[in-house]
Amino acid sequence: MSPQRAADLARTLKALADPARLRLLSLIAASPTGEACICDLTGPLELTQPTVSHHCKVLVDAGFLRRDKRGVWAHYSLVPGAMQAVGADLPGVGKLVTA
Amino acid sequence: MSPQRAADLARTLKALADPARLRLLSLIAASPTGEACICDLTGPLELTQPTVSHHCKVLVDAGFLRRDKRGVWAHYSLVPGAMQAVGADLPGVGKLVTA
DNA sequence: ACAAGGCATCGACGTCCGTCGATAACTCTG
DNA sequence: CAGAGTTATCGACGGACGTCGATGCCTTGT
Repeated sequence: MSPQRAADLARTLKALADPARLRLLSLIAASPTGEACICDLTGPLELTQPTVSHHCKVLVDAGFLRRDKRGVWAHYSLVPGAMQAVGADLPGVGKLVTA
Repeated sequence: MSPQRAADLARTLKALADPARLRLLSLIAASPTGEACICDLTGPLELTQPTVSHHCKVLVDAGFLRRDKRGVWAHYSLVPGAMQAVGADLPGVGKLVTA
């Protein structure tokens, strides 16, 4: 595995390696509409609005969330297959796919 | 996803979310014998011996590496299926397996 | 035009993490 | 037993990260 690819994968994993962000993704996934806005998440996560907004930005930058601003509200939804892609890449580190 | 499970998964992912540790796993996996000792890794990683030892300890504690001390040398080998297990768990966050 | 409310950004603080040099512990060799 | 070599641990330093309060932006409704 090249240092470049290791750095990229590490940055992606670092975006997921936080309890608040994992719960955030889970909450959005569990939503009936498949999306949620910031004000829907501050309660369950027990975090302030700036903190939740920050976490959402991290996940958007990492390619796990999609932001759709409609009027005043910002609707966040999962990027389909993003997490599956990471999960599929992980075993490659331990196998002889060291290209 | 329960806060407890989120915290556990986050701790596991945090162990992987580092370029040096990903390369370390890859180097061990690419070894012909399937194992490597500290002195084999300091060169390719361009890190000092204490740092490599520290990273190995983190990966052992997280369940990704196995340590086998034979005489003076400490042989590290991958725990079979450990990374595959994490990869299989990741999509569960984005699906309605919110149990 | 003004007020209200949701969100993003900013600055700051405390904590955790990666890295290193120095040192100790342990094992084999002579 | 003394010496050399490998690894683990310790202490310290710099940087990154999660969190918050305060503030500004922007849209909606009156």
